Amino acid sequence: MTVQDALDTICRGTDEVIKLEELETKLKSGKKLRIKAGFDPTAPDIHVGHTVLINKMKQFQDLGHEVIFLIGDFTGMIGDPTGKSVTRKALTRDEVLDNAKTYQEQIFKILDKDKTTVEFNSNWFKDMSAADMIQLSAKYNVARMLERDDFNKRYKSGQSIAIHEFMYPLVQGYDSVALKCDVELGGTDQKFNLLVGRHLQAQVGQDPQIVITMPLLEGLDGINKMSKSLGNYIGIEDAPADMFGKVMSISDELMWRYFDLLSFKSNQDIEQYKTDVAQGKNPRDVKFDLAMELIERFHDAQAAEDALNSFKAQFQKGAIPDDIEALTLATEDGSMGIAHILKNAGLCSSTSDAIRMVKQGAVKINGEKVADPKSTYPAGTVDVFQVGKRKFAKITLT
RNA sequence: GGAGGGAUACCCAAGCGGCCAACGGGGGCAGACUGUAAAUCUGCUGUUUUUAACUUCAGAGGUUCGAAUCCUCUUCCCUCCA
Repeated sequence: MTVQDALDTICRGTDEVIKLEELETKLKSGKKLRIKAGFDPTAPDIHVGHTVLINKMKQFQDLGHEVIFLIGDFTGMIGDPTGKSVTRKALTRDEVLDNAKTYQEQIFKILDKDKTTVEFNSNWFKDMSAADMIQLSAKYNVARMLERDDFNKRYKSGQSIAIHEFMYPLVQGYDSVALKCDVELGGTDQKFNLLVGRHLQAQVGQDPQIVITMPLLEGLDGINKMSKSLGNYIGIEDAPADMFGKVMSISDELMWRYFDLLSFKSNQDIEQYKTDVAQGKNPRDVKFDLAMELIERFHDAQAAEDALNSFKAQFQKGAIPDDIEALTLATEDGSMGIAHILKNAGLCSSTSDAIRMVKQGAVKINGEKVADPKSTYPAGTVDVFQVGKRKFAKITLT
């Protein structure tokens, strides 16, 4: 692979590379580069949006460089200044280690465990003296610190900025010094902090790191950032069928974005897909491949195959899926109305909702549409109840 | 400390004594068309024993035959003055 190929791979999907020329020089040197990405030990439950960064690490790893997964257990105690969440619950040592462990289990679905270095920044900060810390803070000044966008806004609008918040970028920057990083990866929101690392490294005579920022991935709606609270995410622990469905539900436009940021297919392969679609290939089939790739990564090839087949059966042929939840409901007087069945089975949120669904023609029993919201079913009934295209339950009445 | 404005369903936002379970928009859900895409059209979007009843409009009281709408107090937010 040529240096140019490596550059193309590295730059794919990035928001910014500072500076590209320096990166090229480093790559040309043939040296094994040290790549760092830092993670907060607070949120071990990750979705594919979080993996954008990890994917970039993986690409570096595949190019033969050394990847350092840095757990910010010390920084976590400071809390990244956001202005809003002033107080963050301090984690105990055990919680941090616990979260770190979960984190690793998840990231090693992407990264090669044997080629990944895991570090904790408390390693070099726990023994630092107050004097050392003040020395560190002497290496940066307030005017530059206030250039950071959120500090700037808060300062101008008269909102409080605590002194310790200034320490966060310095501490994070010092990690790069301690690790002698060649490259640091982060989200676009981390740009300032990453640049502080460059500055500090230059101060101590190190070759400043290349800063690569990755965009935040859009969620399934294609508009908002992927986040758990908005419910527009693909969790890496999602069941294969869910992952498949979620990928299929994204728009064609968004699909290319997901390819750039989530797929490990080569740039050439992706170009080929685009050409094929331009020439009339159904984008749906390209989306199939994306869904399969993700399921293979987070589950396995067999699961991906199964998910594809059951998707085709369920949505293209209208078949009832095989692995639906089975449950038993007890009737009070030998029979139960449709609305209660749906509510009790959790297929609808309330009986009112259930009645509405029936009226709208969304309810089916064994594939047959139910028209009457008052219809009742006797004990002994064993049928597959369905609401909409996606919700199923095999219900036994007793 | 003083003056004023505001708090309505998931979000924005109308309503300012009865026609209000509450206009409109967004989002969401469902149906049609499809490729679980986009666009478009339609319906729904408090609960229940569902042609009707019940509980909602920051909270607590009050006025009234009747209150989201008027009055009092409380809590929270915003603007201006000190």
